[in-house]
Amino acid sequence: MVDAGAIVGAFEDGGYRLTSPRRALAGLIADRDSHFTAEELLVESRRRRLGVTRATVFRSLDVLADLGIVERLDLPSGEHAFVACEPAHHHHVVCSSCGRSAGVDDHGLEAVAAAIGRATGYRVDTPRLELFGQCPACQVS
Amino acid sequence: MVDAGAIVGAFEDGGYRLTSPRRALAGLIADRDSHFTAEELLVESRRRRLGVTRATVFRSLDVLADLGIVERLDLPSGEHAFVACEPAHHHHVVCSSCGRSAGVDDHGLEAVAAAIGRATGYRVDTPRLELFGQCPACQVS
DNA sequence: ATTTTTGCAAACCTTTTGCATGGAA
DNA sequence: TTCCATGCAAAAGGTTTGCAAAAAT
Repeated sequence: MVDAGAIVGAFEDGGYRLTSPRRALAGLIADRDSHFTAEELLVESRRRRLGVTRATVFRSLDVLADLGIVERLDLPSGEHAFVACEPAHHHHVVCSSCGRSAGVDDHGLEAVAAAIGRATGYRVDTPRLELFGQCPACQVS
Repeated sequence: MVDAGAIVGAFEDGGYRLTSPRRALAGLIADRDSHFTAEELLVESRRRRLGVTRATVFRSLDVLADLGIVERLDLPSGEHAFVACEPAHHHHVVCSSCGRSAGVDDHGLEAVAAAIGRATGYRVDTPRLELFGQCPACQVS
């Protein structure tokens, strides 16, 4: 979904140092084709003997979320997870069954947010849409 | 925002027994004019000597979320919170500053969700929109 | 009488923090 | 050489659980 190089590049562009744990995490995240939790990255990092510790996983995810490379998600199950973002897509549809996610284009969402702002008087800061559903593959099975 | 009676009624309609902790919680939730956390309900229940324990707060919020009377929210700060829902409003705008929330009507959201479903192939189950922004009062100050 | 709900307290799990060490720029 | 990032391990939160007692139907 998202290239490891893009993640590494984001660290650099953001003025963060390029360390080997960060490179390792970039690889782990790039390998995911759906959402993932901090714990999953930690387990996978141990399995591959990458030597990234728990604290570093959390600290790095935090940085990447700030940089807009990953987005925090709250699954219907209540779990905290992340998805790697392609910059063009600000919103996601997440499959309730398998967790695979797809970035989605605007499709009128900004307009809806604006209408809601008008109706309620709120100044809407960060329209963030999380849709949950069944992905094509899971609809079949 | 939501009447305590409505919450009590929801317990009954859902086939749950009417206990005094549940009545007490209905009152506490009805008194809130913005989102609230489990911890806040617990503290308030202690302050008023209502004798509702931690486990009961969580268990009841769980039931109420199933019943659709409250909705789980994830604030921008990362906190887990709840809002009481008016059945007509399926979505909320939450103020990032004060936490006050407003229910919002459709405003074309369902249509957008449908368009997204078409574009991605996902069967969208539970369109859930959480918008964050500044409420009118907080925009002034 | 039967079944659900509660209280209590401990267990659990995820996330965060402090501080000394190690590594990037 | 200077600062940032890491590891470690402990602490901190928030949420859940097991079980016996209490309450609702």
